[in-house]
Amino acid sequence: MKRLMIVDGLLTSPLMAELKTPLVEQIAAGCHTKEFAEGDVLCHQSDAAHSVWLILDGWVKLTRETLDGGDAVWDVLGETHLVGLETLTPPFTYTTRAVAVSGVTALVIPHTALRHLIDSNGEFARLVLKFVLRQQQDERLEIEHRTHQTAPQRIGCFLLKLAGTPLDGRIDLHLPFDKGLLAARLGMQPETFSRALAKLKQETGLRMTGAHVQMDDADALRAYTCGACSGSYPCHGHAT
Amino acid sequence: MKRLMIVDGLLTSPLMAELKTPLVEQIAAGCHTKEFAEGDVLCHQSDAAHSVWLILDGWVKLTRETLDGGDAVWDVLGETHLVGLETLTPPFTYTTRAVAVSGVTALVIPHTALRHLIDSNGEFARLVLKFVLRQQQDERLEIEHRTHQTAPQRIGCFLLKLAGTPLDGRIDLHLPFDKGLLAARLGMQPETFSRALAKLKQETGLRMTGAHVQMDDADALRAYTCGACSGSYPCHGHAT
DNA sequence: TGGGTTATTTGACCAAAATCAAATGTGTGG
DNA sequence: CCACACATTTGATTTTGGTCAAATAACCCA
Repeated sequence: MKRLMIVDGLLTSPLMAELKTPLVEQIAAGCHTKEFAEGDVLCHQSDAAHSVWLILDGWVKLTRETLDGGDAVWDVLGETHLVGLETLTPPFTYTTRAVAVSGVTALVIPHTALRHLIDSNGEFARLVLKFVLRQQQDERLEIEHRTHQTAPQRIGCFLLKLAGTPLDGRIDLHLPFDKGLLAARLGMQPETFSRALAKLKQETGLRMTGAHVQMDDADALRAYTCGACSGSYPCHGHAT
Repeated sequence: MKRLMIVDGLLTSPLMAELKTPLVEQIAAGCHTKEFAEGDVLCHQSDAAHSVWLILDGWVKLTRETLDGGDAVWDVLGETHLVGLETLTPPFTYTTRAVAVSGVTALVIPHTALRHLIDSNGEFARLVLKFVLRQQQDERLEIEHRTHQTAPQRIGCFLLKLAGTPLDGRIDLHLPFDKGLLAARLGMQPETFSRALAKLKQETGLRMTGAHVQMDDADALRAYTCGACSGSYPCHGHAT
């Protein structure tokens, strides 16, 4: 039964969901779940990789230390996301430090298992490639956003991604981690975040009390947010 | 002989250089070189892929159209770089428009050839994966740079990358394309670029007349530029 | 060579975001 | 319930980069 739960866990990852069942079971055989408390460190920047994690619950921040002792936040990942995929290529070390920012349940996937699988199974390598290429597109779009979007727009963009694609135009959600971290994730100061949020409310009719976000017309948010995006997409794939 | 030249061309790509000789020859069999004049379009954003290009000479800009009719420049690639790798994954369309910004010689690699190779040859898929994972790290660092580096620092960072790792501390090079495009590539306005450059000169002793850049002490530039970077790297791999 | 078209620079000004400082909330452990 | 630590907001100010406009420099084509 435990084995079955692990298989189910694995399948929450879009990458793993593409694998054939026997392969998933093979990977599951080497995995175990692990709980992390807020503040626990999953891995340190530059360390040799021993695991890759699939987040089943909670949030993990990826940071790199800056010269002045601060942290640059590269990402904050939630459930269904993988931590440490970059270690599948030389030098097989973690690029960032990963720290739980809430209680976290994660599936620990042995690094060696993935390495071996990639080396021995072309189909797996192919699927990882497909997965990484897709991620790469999102990241390139994010580079563009960092320079072409204003702070309020970046916040709106984040909220749209978080909300997924609501069937009706309504959004009702809770911020999954604190505003300071979100500000860092979006590349701005907390003060700027606060003010940008005020502007976003005023411009789009979004409401927020504490961590509770409500919006009657998601399209208004999309229109405001994607106004600066480069064509084609509704940003990231925020469908209309 | 022509075949031989094409093989040599292919081998200039770090990705292709990792392949076994027969594989390179197999790819070469489907390739041909093509010349583009400045302004020629290699591919259009959203078009179904037919080719991937390896730049043998000249420079190609990758852009996406913005709503206001402008262009967001995603990258400007020179020799040894591949254009269109993103098309190896669904939806198999170009993410950007690619336009020659100088005379360009490129090796045209049929898209189908690469697709088939990935599907049929696990080792090739593995090497592409390795290649893309490495690129991904650079791009994540670039996201950080867009928010943590100032305009003069971004220019310095670009120059360091362009200079490679000079054995002595000297840099002497020519900008390979115009300043307006470089400004766009670095995510700033041409006016800002011009002023930022003036500041960079003043701060680091760099000299520039027209497109000619000279610097006696590359370390001074590194110190100034990477001052804001997140630890570990000398930025990108600007070795000391 | 001379006009016409682009680059690039410079100046004046504006807007966005960072910084510094202080006030207001919020939550937790006595 | 209070005191302390920390998160968030607000205000005042500075810095950085963007915008508009104009001058200057380069470049190209008769």
